[in-house]
Amino acid sequence: MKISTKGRYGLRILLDLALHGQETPRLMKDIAHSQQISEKYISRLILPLNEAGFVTSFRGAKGGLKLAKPPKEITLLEIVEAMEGRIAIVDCVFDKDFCPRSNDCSACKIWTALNKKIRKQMDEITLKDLLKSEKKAKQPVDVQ
Amino acid sequence: MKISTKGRYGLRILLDLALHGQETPRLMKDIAHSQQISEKYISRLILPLNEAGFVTSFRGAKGGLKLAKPPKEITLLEIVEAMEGRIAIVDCVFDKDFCPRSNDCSACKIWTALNKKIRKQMDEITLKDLLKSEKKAKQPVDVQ
DNA sequence: TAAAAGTCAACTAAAATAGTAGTGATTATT
DNA sequence: AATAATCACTACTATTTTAGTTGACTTTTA
Repeated sequence: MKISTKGRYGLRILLDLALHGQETPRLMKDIAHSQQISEKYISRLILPLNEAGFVTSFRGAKGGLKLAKPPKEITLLEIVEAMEGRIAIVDCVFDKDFCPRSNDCSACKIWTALNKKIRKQMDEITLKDLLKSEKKAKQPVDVQ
Repeated sequence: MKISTKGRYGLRILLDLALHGQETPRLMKDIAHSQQISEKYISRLILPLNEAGFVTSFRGAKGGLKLAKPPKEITLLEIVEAMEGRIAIVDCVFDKDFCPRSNDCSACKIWTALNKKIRKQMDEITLKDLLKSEKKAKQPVDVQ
């Protein structure tokens, strides 16, 4: 029951963009430094974030990355699933052929119900929530 | 984000015991057959279930295994954690030394909150719930 | 005394995860 | 047109985790 580093990095990259990439595009290089991930690896992690429509990228000189949506429209579920694929705590949840019992298996029913709840809760947390807690930490006297 | 086979098998073994090991003790051999797991492997999986106090074992002739508690007192969380260790969707949730940022990291806060919710939901599901859905499937005209 | 579980380490195979390396494509600037 | 800046994509490798087997031995009890 672990979120992979891909999922975790995905979240941190988007958070980084939300904090620094609003006006001018943010360089992968800078994200890499600030998040302590190699530039190469970052460039691979960006791919799925791009496909999922979370970031817009600009090539060439003065290029870089920007968040493509407002943070409140990006949920934790979407981020993790973009990075790791659909969350299924056991395979029978979505692949009924995974196990011959799955049609009439009370265990599978329980796993399915639990999976649904977990995904729901992850869908209720957005990048905005992280941003809020981030701002609270950095600027305690913020007036908003 | 997967429950390992250990966790899944643990649940199935206890469910098997709840269904068949109430009067006379149930043989590991029989669990193994009915759950299609090798006898040897079963005997290793039983160990943590024993330690956690879910099963009572009787050695020698006419020995076997019985559930040590009423099903409603065994939760999904306890079972999975007995088999896989404490659930931590990312390591920083319980090990603050895992990452130097963890003290002041909004991501870690989010993961911690989510982890708490997941554990809570798993703690609200008991073996009894599985038993119910099992009985419903097998004896549709059950009067209880 | 045979039938059962307990112990416990060593080992192997397979799969998933994490990360590197190299090369290609695009674009602003000069 | 040249060039430097920048992201895009594919192939590969290393590491770790998971899953399961083997085996040798002990203990308990009807």
